[in-house]
Amino acid sequence: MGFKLVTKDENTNARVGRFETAHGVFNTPAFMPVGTQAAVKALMPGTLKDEIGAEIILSNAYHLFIRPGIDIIKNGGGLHKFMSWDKPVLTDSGGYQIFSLASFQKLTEDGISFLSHFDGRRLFLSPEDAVRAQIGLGSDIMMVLDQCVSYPCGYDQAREAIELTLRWSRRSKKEFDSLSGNSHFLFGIVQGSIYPELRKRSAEETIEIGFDGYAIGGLNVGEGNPARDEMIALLNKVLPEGAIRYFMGGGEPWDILEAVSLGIDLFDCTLPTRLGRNGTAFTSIGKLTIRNGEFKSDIRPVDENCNCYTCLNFSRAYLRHLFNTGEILGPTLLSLHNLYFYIRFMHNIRSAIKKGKFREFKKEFENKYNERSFAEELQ
RNA sequence: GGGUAGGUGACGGAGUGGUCAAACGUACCAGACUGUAAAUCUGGCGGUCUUAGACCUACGGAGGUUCGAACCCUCCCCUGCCCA
Repeated sequence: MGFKLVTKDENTNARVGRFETAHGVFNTPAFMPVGTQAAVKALMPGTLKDEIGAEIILSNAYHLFIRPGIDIIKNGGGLHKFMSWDKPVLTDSGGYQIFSLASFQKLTEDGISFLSHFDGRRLFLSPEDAVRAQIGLGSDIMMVLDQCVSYPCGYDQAREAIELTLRWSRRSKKEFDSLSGNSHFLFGIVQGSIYPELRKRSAEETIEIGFDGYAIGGLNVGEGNPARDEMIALLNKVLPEGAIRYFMGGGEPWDILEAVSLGIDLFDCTLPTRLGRNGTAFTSIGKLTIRNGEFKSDIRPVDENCNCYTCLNFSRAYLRHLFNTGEILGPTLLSLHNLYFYIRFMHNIRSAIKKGKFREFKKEFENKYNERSFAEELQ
């Protein structure tokens, strides 16, 4: 049980690993789709022509806490049963929600007090509550409750945030150890905005507490790619080589490639589903906005090199029509396509690393994908 | 044939002497979205000029009144409804 390194790339810091949980193994580098999307089910291994699928998905304890409530899921047999997903699940604690719902919340040493965005109730979540909630859900991998600061953030504020996060992390770990058997995992989260010394200190003290994996939080909030990559590079030197490294919330395909080359193993991001819902598709040559008029009578699939259910069955013109008529099937089919794109992308990354060809794979992808206008490609 | 209501930009529909190139909605054309309060949000949408802005063409048609008309008057054309 837990993480094992399988291969390390010779030219970069990329690596292939496997993480074993009570609900099976997932291979890294991995992308975790968000589990509330029905389309995820269709991405289970074996349901697609080429036998690749999501091996782990992510859920959010904060949102499930508010609706439908932890007890409903717990009493109903746990999150896996609730979602009909028998493979690994990672749950986020809600640290990011504290950050993104900031106008409604009050942060104290004890925890976070906030108004439910759903019905306006005042609710309270402590680090211990967050752990108990995730244990109640039956999550395989749980995240500590952390404080994620926005960008830009002053040094002192960032320092206070890592200190609070560290205190909360110790409490989380203590609560976890007293409640959980050995079939669950708890990951710590490194904060520190874009300050190298804070990031380093946050990482070192988090490692000292001792977690089953380490996440990098608080990035992709507006700091820009160079600063982000600098933080990732720095942390991957500090974090133990044998532990899984999770880059929270990112990102675009090329960002994932960069992060993998710096040594990241695990990703999650709302982009494939959110963009899918809003009409943008990832393809092998770039992003495509399906609502645009150029696809009005385009009978080709979204991506001619894709084997997903959407691309095997439907045309751009039909998907555009679904979006333009407000039919929910459009967002569903496009989300499914985008998730498939990410899952296949990660699969290809793992293959490339194993073959010792990751650097070439990365270069080829960037040449093909970056700055490529879709309209040009049509000519 | 008589009466009546009306003809506004792609469509629906405000406006009823100057602040109107014309509200609002839809459609259309783009853009955004990164640990999901997001099937969402933003911008554009008569024409020409590179923008501020300027000019041109516009509210069924033709005349007229007025410093000024989508808005008032006259005639004509068209449409809905009612009565014969």
